[in-house]
Amino acid sequence: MARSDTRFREAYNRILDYCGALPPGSVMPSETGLAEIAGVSRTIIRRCLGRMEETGLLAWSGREKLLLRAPLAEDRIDLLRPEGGAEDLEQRFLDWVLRFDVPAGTALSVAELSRHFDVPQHELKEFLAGLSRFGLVSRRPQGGWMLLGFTRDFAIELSDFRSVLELDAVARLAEAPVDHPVWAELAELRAAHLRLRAAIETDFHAFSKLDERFHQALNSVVTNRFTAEFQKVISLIFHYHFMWDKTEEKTRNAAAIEEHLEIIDALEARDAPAAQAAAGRHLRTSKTTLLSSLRHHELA
Amino acid sequence: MARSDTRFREAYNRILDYCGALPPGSVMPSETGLAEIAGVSRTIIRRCLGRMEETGLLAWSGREKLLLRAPLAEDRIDLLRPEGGAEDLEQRFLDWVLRFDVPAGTALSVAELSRHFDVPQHELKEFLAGLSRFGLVSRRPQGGWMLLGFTRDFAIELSDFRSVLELDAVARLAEAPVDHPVWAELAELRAAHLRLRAAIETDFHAFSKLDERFHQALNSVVTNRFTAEFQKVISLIFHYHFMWDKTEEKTRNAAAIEEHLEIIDALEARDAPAAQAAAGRHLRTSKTTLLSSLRHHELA
DNA sequence: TTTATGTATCAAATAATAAAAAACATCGTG
DNA sequence: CACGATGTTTTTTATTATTTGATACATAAA
Repeated sequence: MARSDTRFREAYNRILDYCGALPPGSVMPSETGLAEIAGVSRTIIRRCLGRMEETGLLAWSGREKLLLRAPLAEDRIDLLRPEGGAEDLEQRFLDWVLRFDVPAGTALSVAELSRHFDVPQHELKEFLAGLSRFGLVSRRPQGGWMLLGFTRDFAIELSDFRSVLELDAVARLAEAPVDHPVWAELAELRAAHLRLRAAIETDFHAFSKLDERFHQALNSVVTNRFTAEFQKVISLIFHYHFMWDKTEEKTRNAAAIEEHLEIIDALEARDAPAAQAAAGRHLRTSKTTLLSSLRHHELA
Repeated sequence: MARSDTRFREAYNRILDYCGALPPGSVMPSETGLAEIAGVSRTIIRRCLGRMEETGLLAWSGREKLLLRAPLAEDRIDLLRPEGGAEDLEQRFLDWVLRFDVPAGTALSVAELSRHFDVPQHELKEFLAGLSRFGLVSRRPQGGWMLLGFTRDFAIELSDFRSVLELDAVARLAEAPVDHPVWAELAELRAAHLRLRAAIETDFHAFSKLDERFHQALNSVVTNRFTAEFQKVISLIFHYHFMWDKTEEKTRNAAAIEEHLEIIDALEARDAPAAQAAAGRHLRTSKTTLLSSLRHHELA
């Protein structure tokens, strides 16, 4: 009927672990000290000590805290929820949207999503509030939320925004110092691209992963929290769409490999204008591909 | 003990308004029709009709709905909360952070903020969740939230991000069609800058508003939801800092006017490279100013 | 057969509440 | 008597429960 005591349970086990490393009969640290060890407040520590006393693990009176015996496995409390996958909610949500092609304008029910993703409602609300900053969802006048993307406009704006960010990344990369780890990664990427080009007839499916790695490498020179936040969303959306769009996949991937190689060539030659031009061409191709994959979806 | 019935109250008054325009004795539209008129669900409409019947405004039985008399001012229900200013929470929150120079790492208490801004707690939680996407706040391990910005790193990254966006805007502007409204706005802005330059000795305070207008004009050619979302935050932060940093204000503003004029000159000449260069210079100045204003704050 | 109303179900907003954190007061000991 | 520890109280947070509102379904009138 109120908040869960997960925090207490976890702390209790952590304190038991700590006691396990202590010889029986030793005096325990102060409440404040234990609080620091377990990373929780004194309130929780006192509850832990209380329970340890009940269990006969501890003789406790005032500031006399004597550990009576080493804690056993049975002494631990088990955590109710086996660590809900509330972590990668973003990944799972976008996956759901793209995989099932949830149309723009769909009403999103927090209750339903909460059940589907096995995440408490209030966490979902916070998550949606965050997404609304990216223009992916918005509040409905009659309450609740609705999905805004994935319209054609959204795809265009996303592509444009991506271009802006990535062209900047390329510009910076061209001026990165020689000892920057990105150069080693680029060399490896070149080799990987050449290998895939040779085996394109059979392995063209492998390109998607390579593409993601390539773009991640380009952006690795930009250490900017705003850019980073967007890249997560951008890369997810682009890659899911490319994965699902099977039209001309082999030709498309072969062409993209050439474009990537052109970018790598220009970068390694430290020819910034050429790199910009090559990256611009590649980003325009990507945009076209994204838009056409949307069109196919709409027709289906 | 649960959600408020504000929605009902507002709808009831709206329905009364609608009835006021109707001659007494007339039959009222269907429930669904009324629902559409009031922008609300049938559930609420039925509650409204029920109340109107009790008040003697309406004879209601099945689908016979006869308006008995014209509604009076006394018939209206008054809304409890006199329209809380929950709208521009973003503005007010950033204002508070910058005005009181809330240091990075400060714990933000939802309860306290809720009282201070007179906004329900859950709205604040959603708001903070949104801000966390911008890296301005984050969750604390022991629960609750903390303010991350305004560190030096944050300022640098924000400035860089702003530069990327705005240089792109300038590039697009240089290629905007002649009939785009931005050209008229730029002409006006040039005149305003010249006027202010002539009166700089006395009116230098007026620059802040002009600066905001200028940057808004530049970005007006980019219609992109992602850019737009950021511009709100960016412009707020920059302008508050400039407003509070009084060191060398006159000299600073005079220099900025020249930089603005250079940009306008290049744009009107459709000289894209020159515009880029001028904008780059100006953005670098802005960044320096922002950073030095932080330093002054830190010393104080 | 269509359109309106009656009814039931489900979701959203928000107050209420247990758990946890933080603040405060008091005590014990070197 | 000062410092650090514990005892106690106050606040705050996470989470549930409850009421209002939205929506889907069933039924009846035109």
